[in-house]
Amino acid sequence: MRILAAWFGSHREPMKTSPHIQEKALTGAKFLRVHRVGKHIVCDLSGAVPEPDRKSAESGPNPDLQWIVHLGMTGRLLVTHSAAEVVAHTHARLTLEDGREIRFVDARRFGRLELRDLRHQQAFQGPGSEPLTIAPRDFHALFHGRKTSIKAALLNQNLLHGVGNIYADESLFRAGIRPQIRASRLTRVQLERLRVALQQVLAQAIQLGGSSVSDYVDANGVKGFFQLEHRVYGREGQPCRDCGAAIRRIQLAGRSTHFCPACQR
DNA sequence: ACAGGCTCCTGCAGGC
DNA sequence: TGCCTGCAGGAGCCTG
Repeated sequence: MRILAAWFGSHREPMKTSPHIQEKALTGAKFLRVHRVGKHIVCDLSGAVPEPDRKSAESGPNPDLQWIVHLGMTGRLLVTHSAAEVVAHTHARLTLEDGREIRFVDARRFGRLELRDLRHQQAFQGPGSEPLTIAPRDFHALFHGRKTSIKAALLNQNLLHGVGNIYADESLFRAGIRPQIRASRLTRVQLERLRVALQQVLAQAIQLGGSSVSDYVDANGVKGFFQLEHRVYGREGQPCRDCGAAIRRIQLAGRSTHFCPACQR
């Protein structure tokens, strides 16, 4: 699918690459593949101008561009008809050859748009490890000697990418671990429980379409349902579903943190 | 090197 | 009814 035109409305944030460069590079480029790296959506593209030294077409076109979208808190990547009403906070529009448009909408501007030219830059990998596939040994090694709280460590994208505030709280609850505990003090058994819990939480959240806490919707405008599975997040004062104790909320690592004082030790 | 705090931004909820 | 304040969060930046 080819991009006929690219329009970037905002000329400051939320751009990581200048809007002018993105408009120019994306116009005429062709989508090859869209995949996920942590919290980033990575679009592999072949550029508009063929490179003389590009490998022959035998093995299919190789991507030479990547458009990387981070949704932040409130960012949305929508697929619409090009005639559809342009809602407020639309920062980018890509017009496709079939008459549809890909639109990036982000009220709070916490999202980020970046373009990589793979002829000069490395493909986007993300800084941390992928929590869904990380091996036990590698997972344990991440927290070895780390003096910060396990909650803060889970949120550190340089260690694990893709773990946000909700999923950190939910996986710590399922593993029975208190968020304030120093990461380095966790035993191997606890860390393994945490790794398994984190993978279960993330897999279930992905399956249910994410957590629609306020106005989150996916590319088709569909809400997620993982919020119905929350055991601690957003449940301050309510009884724990396992033991009945009141869920507590504290500030940790600058984020609201929810836990059950009885189940998590 | 690492840890923690501040900042960005806007919609929404709650209080007066 | 309407205004004002505070809160939510990811990640980059700054400070200790």
